[in-house]
This record gives sequence, structure tokens and C-alpha cells, in this order.
Amino acid sequence: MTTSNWVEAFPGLRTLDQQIAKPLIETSRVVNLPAGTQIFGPGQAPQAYLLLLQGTVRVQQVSETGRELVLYRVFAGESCALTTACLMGYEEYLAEGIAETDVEAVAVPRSTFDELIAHSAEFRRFVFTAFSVRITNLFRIIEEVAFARIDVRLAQRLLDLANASGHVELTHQQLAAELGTAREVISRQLNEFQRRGWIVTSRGVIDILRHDALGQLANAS
Amino acid sequence: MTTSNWVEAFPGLRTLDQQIAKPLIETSRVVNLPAGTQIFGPGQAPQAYLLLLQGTVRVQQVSETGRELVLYRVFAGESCALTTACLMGYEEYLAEGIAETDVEAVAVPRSTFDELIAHSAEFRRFVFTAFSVRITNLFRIIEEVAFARIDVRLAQRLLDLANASGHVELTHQQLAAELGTAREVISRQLNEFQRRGWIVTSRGVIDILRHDALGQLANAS
DNA sequence: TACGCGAGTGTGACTTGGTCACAGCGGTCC
DNA sequence: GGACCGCTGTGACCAAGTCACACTCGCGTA
Repeated sequence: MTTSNWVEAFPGLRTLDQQIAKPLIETSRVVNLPAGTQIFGPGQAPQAYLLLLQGTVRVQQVSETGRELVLYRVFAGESCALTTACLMGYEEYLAEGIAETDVEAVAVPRSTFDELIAHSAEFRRFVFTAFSVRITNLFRIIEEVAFARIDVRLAQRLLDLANASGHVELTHQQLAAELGTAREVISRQLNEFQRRGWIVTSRGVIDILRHDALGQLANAS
Repeated sequence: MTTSNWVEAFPGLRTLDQQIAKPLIETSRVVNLPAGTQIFGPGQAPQAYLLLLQGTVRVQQVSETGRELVLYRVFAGESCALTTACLMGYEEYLAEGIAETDVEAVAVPRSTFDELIAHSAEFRRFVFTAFSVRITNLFRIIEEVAFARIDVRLAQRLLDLANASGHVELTHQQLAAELGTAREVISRQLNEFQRRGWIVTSRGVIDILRHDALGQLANAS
């Protein structure tokens, strides 16, 4: 990825004026982060607006008792909008972002970000849309955590995390962290799914046999 | 409240340039809404950026089973930032906002909002800070709903909702809606608090006797 | 006054989900 | 082989949500 054409990776930015795009490209740096890097976290505020070119970032909360809950993932072509909110408002960040794979990203300095917001309705729209999607997402998470049954949430997450052939390479502990619950709860639910013939499990691996049945459970209110 | 001096009610806006403040004041309308009005809700997008002058707005989610969960309240001097996010991004809103008291608010048209964002670093800062606070707040809610015990959350909420003399005028059902749980759960917890001599309850009323004890429970991790 | 009514509250039985303790299993590394 | 460690299984128990139903209080009305 050269420094001049990464803008093409962001549909929301492609139509930017040359005049606007120029400072964005010139002052931003492309950074590479190895898998496992903590990109931001409590007491570690982000210093720039991040746009992901390659890889995924997992944003999660960790409770005092050590239980984890995955809030969302940022994929290539998306911005880490919430980070920005906290950057802008100087608020303490309560979640952490982990590079789930090797990550290539564009770091836009705060000053450039501010200038772009001021001069480009296009860029504003890009940023606010990203905000909007994330916030809606947070509302959905609250609803699920507060009101949804664990079997329904697990079915959803399995379908979400499986590759095209219905293969999921995660341990029970990792699935528990996805949903913010305990490992034993996941083990029991997976056993029940297996008993019904919907999945087969082995060490660190789950294979989905009945997408239809899981999907039906996932869509049950 | 005249149409010319309401800007004074917002610390973040007081220092705006005359040149910037003028269109804000001229194009905005002051609106009055009676208590109980649904200001926005699923399938009912807000049409303007709202700044509260008087009263409070309660933002809550309602589950399919009818259980409710209060997300936050907007007080006088604050903006309904999240509403705006959804307004900007054209996203479907998943929560509803109810006027908890009679409400007086300034409605800033979308075009003026956009113009102000473009021309005033001050105003941008005001908006992003509001965003930031709300988002941090949403993270906190997720953490509490996912990981905190119900007795701790109830103690926190009682202290939060009590007036200066430790008086709370809410039914068990209303408290359950605050925390997104069931009425029976609240009844049992309140009985336990009363048994310990921390509160006294009667029909629709709770009086706190031991702020210290409740506070200690509320601060327990 | 008596009555019915509805909102608010109390309670027991049961289900679901989270916690704790511990055991077994299957790898890998000496 | 044996030690170790991460992953999984399981039973007992606790916390919280659900369901059903009874009771109380205040109020309006026959």
C-alpha cells in the first residue's frame, strides 16, 4: 500500500476534493502493528484518528473479576470511531482495543482530523456515519446482554464467527469472552447443541452441521 | 427564557464568536414539550439537534418481553448527542427518549448544525465532548449490566435518585425499569435492605436511613 | 356504607445462568 | 516415562429471572 492510494480503500473518502485529500495523505502515517498489540486501553488514550487498511481490531471490556466481553470488531475499511470520541472529549477510555491480526492502519493526526472536519462535509459525514453505526451497535449489545438468553446469543455468535464451511476455531473460554459469560456456561450450551446434532466439537474446534437450526434459534426473539 | 440569551445556559457555547452565535440563535426555535412526550423512538427519528433548557429527558430501551432499562438522562444544559449521531448517520434509533418533566429545549436545524460544526472549533468541541461523555456512559452501562450484582446496582441507583433528604418516590416496578430487571427482584432486595435497617419502605416511597451502608455496598467492586 | 377495582407489594416454586471445586484428557517438553 | 499445562466435563451451590397467585391500600361509585 503506497502512501498515495490508501484513500481508495475507504468508500466514504473516495470522493474527497483533491484539495482536501492532499493534507490528509501528506500528514498521515501508515503504521503496522503485530497481532496482539494493545492499540488502546484504560489509561492509554489513542493519539490519532485510526483508519484500518488491513487486519481486524477487537474492542472488549474486562471486568474486575477477569471476565471479558467483546464489544465489536473494526475491520479493514472502517475507522475506530469511538476511540476518536474519547480522543476528542479527553475522556478516559473504559475498553481496550487489541490487534486480532497483524494490522496496517492510517494514523491521522489530531490537527489534520480537525481541519478535515472543518473543511469537508464529506469527511464529516464519513465520521458521523461511523459514529452512528457504532453507537447503534452499542445499543444492540446492551439489549442483548440485558435481555437475551445465552443459548440464543451463543447461536448467533457461532454463526457470526464461523467461516464459509461452518468451521469455528475457538476454545470454550474464548467463546465465553465473546459473550461476557463463564466458560462452564458455554461448555454446557455447546454440549446441548451437540446432543441435538447441530454441531460437533473437539478440542478448540467447533463444526456447524445444522446452520438452519442454529439460525432459527438465533432469530428467536 | 428569551430567544437571545439561552446560549448562556451552555457553558460550552458561551464563548462562541458573535458571528457564529448569530445564525445559531436566529435559526433555532425554542420548543416546549409536556411531560410524558416521546421525543424520539424506534422508527421516529429526531429532526433537529436538541439542547435542553429546562427539564429532563429519560432515554431507555424496551425489550420484546416488555422489560425496560434506563440508559441515561439528559439534564438542562446538556445536548442529546446520541440522537444527533443517529440523525447524522441516518441510522435507525433503537432506544426511546421520554420527557420526564415538562421540557423546554432549543431545536437547532440540521443545516445550522452542519454549518456550526464547519465554522466553529468551539462548537465542534462542545458536540464531541457530549458524544464522548455519553459513549463512556454507555460503556459503563454495559459493564454494569454484564458484570455487576443487582444489589450493588440497586444501592447505586437509590442513592442516585434520592433527593437531598434521602427520599425516593418510585414504585418497585419503576426501579426495576431503571435497572432492566424484574419487579420481584427489586422487592426482595428492598426487603433485605429494610431488614438490615438501611431503608424504610412504604407504598411508592423509599426513605434512606443509612446512606453510609448503601454507599459502601455501591462502591463494592 | 359496602362494594368493586386497580395499582402496588409479598411470596413460594421453579428455571436459567454464574461460581466454585475438582477431575480427566491430550498434547508437549524434558 | 513423567511432569506440566491448556482444554474440557461435571456436580453442588448460589444469584437472579419467571410464573402464579394472594393480599393490601386507596379510591370512586352503586
